[in-house]
Amino acid sequence: MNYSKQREKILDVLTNNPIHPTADELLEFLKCENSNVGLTTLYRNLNQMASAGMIKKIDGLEASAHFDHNTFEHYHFICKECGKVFDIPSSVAPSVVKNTREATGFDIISHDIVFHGICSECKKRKES
Amino acid sequence: MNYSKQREKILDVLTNNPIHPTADELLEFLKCENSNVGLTTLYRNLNQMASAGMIKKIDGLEASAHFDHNTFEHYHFICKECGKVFDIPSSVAPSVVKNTREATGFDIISHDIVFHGICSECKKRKES
DNA sequence: GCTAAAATGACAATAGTTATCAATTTGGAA
DNA sequence: TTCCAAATTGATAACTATTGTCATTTTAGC
Repeated sequence: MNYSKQREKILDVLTNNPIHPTADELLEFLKCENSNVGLTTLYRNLNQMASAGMIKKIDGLEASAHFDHNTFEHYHFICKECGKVFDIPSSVAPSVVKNTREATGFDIISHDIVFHGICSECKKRKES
Repeated sequence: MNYSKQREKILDVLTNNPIHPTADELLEFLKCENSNVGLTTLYRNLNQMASAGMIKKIDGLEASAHFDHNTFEHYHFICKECGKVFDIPSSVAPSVVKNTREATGFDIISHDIVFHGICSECKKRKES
């Protein structure tokens, strides 16, 4: 990855902003500092830096929302290979809400956990 | 909420499909059963049923991705009032990956936890 | 300085979803 | 049963977030 003025500026603004901005918000911040960056460039750099592990992209699910008739508390696992969504029992994270409430003092209304990885089927298929 | 043929069909298809379909996939399933439902109607009903608690919408984050320069493992809290995103230390869910791996046998590459609720600031503001 | 690889950014395109609105359906009251 | 208001439908247009295209510019090693 070569150096670029724009990328440096983007990382700079991101580092000095505690509010986890969206791409749109970042664009605004950059404008305010008179360092305009093209929209395409911004997205390209964010994705590059995210896959290089320099920053983190917070976006639980990829593209579109999934719907589930099971309203009982549980979590989800998305297979990177086949894209299938699996249910995960809520017992895997027993006191997560209580712990978070105690750590922050926030009112927690709901929470979601999304795991990404490789499911058993796909693991088998890759081994053979 | 009044009765409607379409809503009944949508819930029916959703209930008999273990794969957590997207809206698009649902539309296909409905077509296969010769019960065509307009795209708008589908989305309207999914959102209605989700906010009535009849089904669950799996979509960690609302609209757009947020970016975070902090790549240390941690989770996020989104305030329903002000929309701000807060960091939550990963210690609130200590053994979630281990537990999930043991419960499923899946390879887990990454996971995200997103909490929704009301932050301290907004709680105060609402009380006064 | 020269050159190949990398990066930029204006523009067009895509995907998922929501808004608009006239026509239809539903459910309760007369 | 008939009437009416409220709820629902669905075709279409619109919107938002994001990615693809591609000619131009910048970077970095020789």
